[in-house]
Amino acid sequence: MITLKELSEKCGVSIATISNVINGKENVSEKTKKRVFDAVRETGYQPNFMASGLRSTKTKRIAVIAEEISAFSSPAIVEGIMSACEYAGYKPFLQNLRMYARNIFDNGEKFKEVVQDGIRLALAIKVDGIVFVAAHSRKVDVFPENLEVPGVVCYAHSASEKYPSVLFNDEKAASELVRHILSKGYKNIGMIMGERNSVHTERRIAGVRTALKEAGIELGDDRILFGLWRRETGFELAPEMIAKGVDAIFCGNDNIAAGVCDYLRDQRKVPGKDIGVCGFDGQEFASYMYPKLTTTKLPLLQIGGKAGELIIAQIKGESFDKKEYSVDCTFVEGKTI
Amino acid sequence: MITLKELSEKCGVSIATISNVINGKENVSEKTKKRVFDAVRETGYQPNFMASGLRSTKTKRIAVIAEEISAFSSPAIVEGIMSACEYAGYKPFLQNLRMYARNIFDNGEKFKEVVQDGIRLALAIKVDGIVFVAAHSRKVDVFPENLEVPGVVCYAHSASEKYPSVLFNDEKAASELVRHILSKGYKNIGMIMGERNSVHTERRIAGVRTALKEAGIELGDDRILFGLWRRETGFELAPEMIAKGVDAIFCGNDNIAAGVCDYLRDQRKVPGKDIGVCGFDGQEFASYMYPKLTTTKLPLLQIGGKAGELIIAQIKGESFDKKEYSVDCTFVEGKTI
DNA sequence: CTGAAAGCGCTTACAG
DNA sequence: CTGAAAGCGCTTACAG
Repeated sequence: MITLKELSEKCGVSIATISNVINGKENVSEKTKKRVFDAVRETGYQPNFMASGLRSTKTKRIAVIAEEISAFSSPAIVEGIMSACEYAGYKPFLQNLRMYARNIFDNGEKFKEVVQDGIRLALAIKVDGIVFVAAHSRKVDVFPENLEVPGVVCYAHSASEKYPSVLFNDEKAASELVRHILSKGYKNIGMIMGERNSVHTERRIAGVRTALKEAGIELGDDRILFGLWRRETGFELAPEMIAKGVDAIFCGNDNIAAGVCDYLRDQRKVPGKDIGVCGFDGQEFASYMYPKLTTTKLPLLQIGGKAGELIIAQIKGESFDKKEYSVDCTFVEGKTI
Repeated sequence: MITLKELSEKCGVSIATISNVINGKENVSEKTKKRVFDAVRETGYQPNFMASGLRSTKTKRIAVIAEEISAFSSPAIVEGIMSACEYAGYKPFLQNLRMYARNIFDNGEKFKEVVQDGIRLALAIKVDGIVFVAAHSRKVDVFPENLEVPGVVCYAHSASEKYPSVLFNDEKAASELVRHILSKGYKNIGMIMGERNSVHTERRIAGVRTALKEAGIELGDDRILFGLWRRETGFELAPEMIAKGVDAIFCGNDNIAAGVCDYLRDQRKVPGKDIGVCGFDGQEFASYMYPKLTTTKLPLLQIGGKAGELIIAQIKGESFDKKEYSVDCTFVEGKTI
């Protein structure tokens, strides 16, 4: 790689002036400018990033740290962030913490260590800001209080006041789904959810109850079953729920809904005819199910986009006005309810 | 951030020696080592990456440049690469070229420019090697002949002899599928493929023909229909194919197969009963279809893993023995054929 | 408008 | 075994 010094010899302009030209400083004659640009073009000169990074501060680079890029929600969020960054002239770099593969979600110590390493590395390549993308919602404490650049948390609640979070509105989406269910004439609703002590579980149940209450219906605790956020949970808990005499099952996510449909099929029953089923998340596969699953689509692109805007605004010195930003989901009408 | 100099003052050891200790050089007394490590721990000293990068060459960092992280194949390939890198003690950084969002797949000039930018940036943050992850197979010319670090191409054919490619074996997988189809008693096979001038199309047809020939069956050109790699293509071309009197449809990918199933359902026919259908790719949604789709699963993790091994071997000075590495797909038995 | 010089925080021979 | 010194390729006051 050719250096400033060589370029200087080539075009007979001092390295200081060349540096000024390249960095768009004022007070350089058109003539020298031209000489420099010609030489740059001719030689294909590229500034050494390490050297300039050692001296200057802002790099127009943003780090995106994803807990797990294989999580269904992550690619779209990342895409949203990157799109916003690029629009603003920032270059995003992605790190994948690979929490699933390393199996460290539930390990507090290791988790902290891995996250810290990621942040350290991001700081090492000199970024102007860091966006953290969680793989599932919960309260996360990822950024140290004295982080030297702005930080934003996506898809989880930031533990610290210093770093805002961007999430979606579980409660509202759940209410909307229930209103649709009721409008179809279903009256006797049960829920099959993922883990009990999850923010999502809690909020979605609250949303369901709100909408039911509007219609004068009370949802008893016995009408809510808990398992994992998986297809198998739907399959395994469906018989128990059906035995309660429900006519529609609100599932905690699309995977659980698919499991419920699996069970219904095994029983020679058709989802949406014999019993109503809805999911949550709006994953790609939901539209490939037969019948097509009724669900609600997470605003992943928008979450990423908002996070990108937030980080850039902060880099530019603006402050954020809310601690948590919440984006709405979109109802997806299928044939299962 | 605390610097070497401050650390030096703190523990009374010269910066040169501290540097040696931190970088694990021999010939340092245990006593000084301890003093240095204690001071490092106490102060939380972190070497300035820019400064060290400016001086040394190897960084144990690898760039992964993905054409499009939203492509269904990319996350798993990237995961495979990262896993291999981490195993070997290398830290991967991911760039997303966002070809879809920017709509530059078919734009030769812009494509080249964007790829070049990506490589430049990777070189700028000083990586020891670059892995390129294509979003779909074709011949790609991404690395310049004089790239200063090793390069590997995933999921596409590298145009240059200098950079090996890692792909999967379309032909073999297609033959395997056809042997399964024949074993189920189907005799009259038709194909609905994606774009005609695609490497995948060509190879899969070749694989189908090979297996059919083994059974003494000739596949006429009129039994192959072309469209796009999309669900709509399956839906739109299914009637034409069925009119030819086939009893099984080999689809170019899972999306097309889903479209064919959509059509059959509309006609009150059941895939796997009234007519056989198989896909290709083994996407997640295939297992959510009803009936479950028979297909073949792309070895994405393995492709990434192999690419990771290849890049690391080259960094360590070893050379590769093949220009193209091909990994086998895995047959996925469903209920549609 | 232009350039000589200091300095960013490290690593790397090299002298002792 | 330890440290003084040069130098990596830039940027940034500052003098002219």
